[in-house]
Amino acid sequence: MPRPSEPTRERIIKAASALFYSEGIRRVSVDEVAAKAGLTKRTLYYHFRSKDDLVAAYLAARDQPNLVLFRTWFADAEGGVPAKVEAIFRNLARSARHPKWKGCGFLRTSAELANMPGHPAIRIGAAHKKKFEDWMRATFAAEGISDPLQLARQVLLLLDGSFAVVLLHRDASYMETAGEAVRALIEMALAKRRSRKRQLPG
Amino acid sequence: MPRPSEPTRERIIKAASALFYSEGIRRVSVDEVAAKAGLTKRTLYYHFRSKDDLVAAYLAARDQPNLVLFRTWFADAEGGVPAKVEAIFRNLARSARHPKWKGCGFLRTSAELANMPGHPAIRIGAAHKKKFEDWMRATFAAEGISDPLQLARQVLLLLDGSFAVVLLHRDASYMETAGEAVRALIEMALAKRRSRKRQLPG
DNA sequence: GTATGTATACTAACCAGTGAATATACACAA
DNA sequence: TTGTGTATATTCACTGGTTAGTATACATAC
Repeated sequence: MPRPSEPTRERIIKAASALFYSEGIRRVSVDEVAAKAGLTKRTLYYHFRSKDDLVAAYLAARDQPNLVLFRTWFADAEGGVPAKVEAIFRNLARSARHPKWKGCGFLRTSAELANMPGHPAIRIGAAHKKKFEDWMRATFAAEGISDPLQLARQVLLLLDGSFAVVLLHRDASYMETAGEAVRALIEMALAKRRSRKRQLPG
Repeated sequence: MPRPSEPTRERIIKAASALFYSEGIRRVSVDEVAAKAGLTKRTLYYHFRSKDDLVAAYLAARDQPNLVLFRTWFADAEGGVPAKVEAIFRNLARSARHPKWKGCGFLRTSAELANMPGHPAIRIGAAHKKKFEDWMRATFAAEGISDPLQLARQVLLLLDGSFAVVLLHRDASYMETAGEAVRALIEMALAKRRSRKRQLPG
């Protein structure tokens, strides 16, 4: 029954997402994913070459939605860039207080597959984080900050640090603490920019 | 042969450490650990109740040595507290450039066992990070910084963020970037302290 | 009547944990 | 000095369950 082929594949990815994120990659069997998707393992293997393929698809499906969420939180926040970036961390803290929250799927996968550096899933995770970094870099560059890449990387470091620490301690307040560090660093960079501008003629 | 019992147990933990850190918890079987330790699985189960027990012992054995290493890097660095804390990150970057480096064993275990929040290994990891945080807090308190706990947590966030990001991108320079953020945050806190002091009489 | 898609049933390997037996060291009695 | 019991330490062989991936056949749509 050649149903457009999209629904089935999407259904598998959705089931895989829920299980892989909640339980971890190695703990979830392909049979479990198939069962959750309401079909047999053999059908799953018709749509995906291997489990590694499925893992990569799971992360690829999370790439854009995650970034869109961050952009929305940023756009909807009031205030300047420091407050808007800090708002990302406050919203993240709210998410992290949900009982089903289990950290960042990209980072957890990279930790689980640390012994396979070239794994497709790790490359997808790395690309995802680079997109976030580049968005921040462009945002800071537009503000005239002198080293926007360095500042963007520091935001990323505090973001991923939040994921790791909150997952370990199950204490979402660390995310607000990270948000305050981020705001301080951005405000410092903005102040440097202003003082430099003041020294220019005119 | 009741050899003091210490060497065998230590040998098992050493073998487990090497394998769990390098390959991950779930990927390594108890048989592999026993083989690496030069004994049978049944002997291993004489010294440890379960694999979970062994995992906990693996992390417990890493607790003090890791902290001692950080303290040594801090103590051996020249300059004030900002430079000394930054030195931890520079030394960490050097370690991370070693090909066998695979991130932070505590964080990777917490990521792998994220679906078992009460697991002994996770509690050991959380306690380890708390010890680091408390050391930093005490250090900052001795410098008269007004909110030493907040600053200590921000250092921890940048430390663990470094582990996560460098593991994903395999680019140790992020650790130096984190070190610069840490130095800036500490210097800012010290400056606030000084300016407050200056306002005091005398 | 051929592409696409799905299911049943299977393989071959792996894995955490156990039952039963054995070997060694050492304390203590003869 | 020699015999013996006991706690410690180790091995072999096994179980019951799980897992990624496949061979083969069948169904549906166009």
